[in-house]
Amino acid sequence: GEATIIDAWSFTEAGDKSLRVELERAFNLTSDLGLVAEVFFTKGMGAIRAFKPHPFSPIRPALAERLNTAAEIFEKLGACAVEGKYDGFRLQVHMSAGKVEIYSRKQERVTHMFPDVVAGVKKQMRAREIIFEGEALAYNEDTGEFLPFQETITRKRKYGVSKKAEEMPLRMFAFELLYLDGKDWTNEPYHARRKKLTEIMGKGDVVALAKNVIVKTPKALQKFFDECVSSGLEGIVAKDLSAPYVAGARKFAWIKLKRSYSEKLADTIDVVIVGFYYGKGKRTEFGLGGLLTAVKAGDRFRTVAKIGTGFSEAQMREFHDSLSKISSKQKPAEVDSLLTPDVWVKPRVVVEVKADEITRSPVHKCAWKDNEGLALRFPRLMRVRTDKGADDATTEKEVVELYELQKHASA
DNA sequence: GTTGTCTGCCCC
DNA sequence: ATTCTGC
DNA sequence: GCAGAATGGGCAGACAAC
Repeated sequence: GEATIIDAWSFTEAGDKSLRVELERAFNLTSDLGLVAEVFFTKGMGAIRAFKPHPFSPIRPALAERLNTAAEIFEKLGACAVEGKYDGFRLQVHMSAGKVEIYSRKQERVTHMFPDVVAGVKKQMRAREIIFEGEALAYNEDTGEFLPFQETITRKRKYGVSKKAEEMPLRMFAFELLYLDGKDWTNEPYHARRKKLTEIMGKGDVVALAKNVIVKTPKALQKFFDECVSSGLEGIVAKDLSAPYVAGARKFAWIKLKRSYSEKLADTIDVVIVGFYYGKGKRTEFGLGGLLTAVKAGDRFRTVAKIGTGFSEAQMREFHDSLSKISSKQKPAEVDSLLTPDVWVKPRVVVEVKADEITRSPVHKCAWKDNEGLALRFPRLMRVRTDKGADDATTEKEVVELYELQKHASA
């Protein structure tokens, strides 16, 4: 990928990879290999070192590492900043000379999808030139409640955007300042970036600052996390107060903690395997790439998720061997499924699965009604329940109850 | 015109 | 998105 | 630790089939 190309450029001048870090930084600040090449080969390393972001070249976003508990995060960062984690689109907003462009996490230009955000930015941000980031999501104006990601994502569209924006306005929660009026803020420490961002935020209905606090004890971190979760957020992102904004990298300067990482708050259910897929690439050699799983409804088994992650290579081999022995030429009569796995399996083997939440599904048959069922979001394998048989699996009714519980949890 | 199936430098 | 693995 | 490669649900859109 880009790394190889950048290494090659480094060799042309230095004879080794020594220039890689600085060249990479320039690339991460503009996402533009051509521009970096032009500057490097015409002006040299001096100009590369002086490189800074500029409006309308998207910066490759910084990403967060993850840990499982507030205590672990505090051990790593000590006193730190903590922000609420909102479940929507990550947007990078650029404004200059009265013009606004918006870029996605993958540096796609998505301005046309967010006319309401564009208007809000123009109205609210007290800056001539700015690059900042935040999370945009749908909210209910009357109750002030956040809408599920499934609602927010309907904004990702080409047609009927303004109608959608009227029906379902977005709110953007800003959390990072990267550039302001000619100055590169990515090298400034977090606390300075946040302070400046706070200063230039004007009043309005569209852009707001992301919930944020500075904690000095693990206990305070835990408390803020609990508050965020009970107010309907996904979790938190903790940030090193003195770290710069590291474009294009997943670093421990940012650490996320989600509701689902905790054993207590995660949705963990026991599902029955009803089929498997052969898999692609490296997984071909194990003979298994994923599982089709179901919950129990009386004497029927209704699909609720495919599982494609969480197993080791050895486990994939074991599944392939053991499941092949109970395979079925056709879909077993007691299984309800719209999906067809490569191999059907008699519903015998129970596995424990973790998920972030339960969503409405167009393809899974669990609790199917009016052309819609229920599915697991981000399903992953935890372990095989050798102690359980198909009769002991989680029931469809229990999944419905979890779904109802989760709907009211964020109220 | 309607319905079904598949895809996406896709969003998470 | 999550997770595992080779480096 | 990091980067890469497997995989998940599900949306709007594109296109084929009817």
